[in-house]
Amino acid sequence: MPELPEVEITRRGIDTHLAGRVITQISIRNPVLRWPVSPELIALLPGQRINAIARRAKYLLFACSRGTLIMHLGMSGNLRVLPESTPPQLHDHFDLQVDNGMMLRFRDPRRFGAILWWDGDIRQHPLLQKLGPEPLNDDFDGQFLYTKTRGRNASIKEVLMNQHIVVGIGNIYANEALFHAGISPLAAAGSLNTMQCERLVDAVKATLLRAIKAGGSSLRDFTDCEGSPGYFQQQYWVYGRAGQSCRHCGTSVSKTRQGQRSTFFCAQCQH
DNA sequence: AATCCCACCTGAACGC
DNA sequence: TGCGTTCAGGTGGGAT
Repeated sequence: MPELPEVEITRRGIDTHLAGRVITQISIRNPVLRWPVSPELIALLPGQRINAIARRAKYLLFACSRGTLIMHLGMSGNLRVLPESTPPQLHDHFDLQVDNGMMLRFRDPRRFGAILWWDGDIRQHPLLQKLGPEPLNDDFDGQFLYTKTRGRNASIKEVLMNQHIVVGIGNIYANEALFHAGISPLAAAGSLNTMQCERLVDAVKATLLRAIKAGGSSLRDFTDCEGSPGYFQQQYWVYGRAGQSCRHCGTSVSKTRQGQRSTFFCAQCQH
């Protein structure tokens, strides 16, 4: 579920329920996530107000009275706002109750996610300080990508997914954006010219914005106990479509592997 | 500094 | 029915 659009949709969904609320109780059922969830949160968080919920890259940042609660959804995490009486199910590892009878519930079968506390300047956090720009911000433009890719032999797809260069783009949207830009995922990043960088940046922004819009429109009530981690529906052009015909030219969509991730592309439309 | 590749973990889909 | 294999939306960290 979670690349930038899904994290942003999650942020918006929970923000209405949680922003301005005071934390009343914390439950940690399984602290073994990517890093151990500190048991100190149980004493530390109650009484603190959630002033705002922000997003940086794929991290959700709960700005609290005395610091920031950082959450990452990993590969399989999701967050829902539920009545505090809702019984936990398998893989419901963490609850954060607030003062309106609701709670934020963190579910993550694979436990690649993270829940961390940071009481300093959030920009100085080790996980955040080296991140690249937000892809939807103006500082991520063709010139930026052109400069960053000079001398790089790594493929453009791997560079797009490198969070130290630009954040938020995962495997699905890297594949999709490269298709829309007509650029081969296998191309060396340093081989792209200025115009290709411009096109790719435009494609990244358009793809992410479209996904947010689609996710937003299909997203239901976050308080719904039924809410499975699949509200987000999207028509993919290449992702997951190996062997099927390209929606643009009809050529069979190719599949290969780059850096242990599946890559999908149309060899006819992308060069 | 860039690149490669492993590790972490569960569950679903598939082949035999 | 069961068992083994492969794959899945991420990313830090160690080795080269």
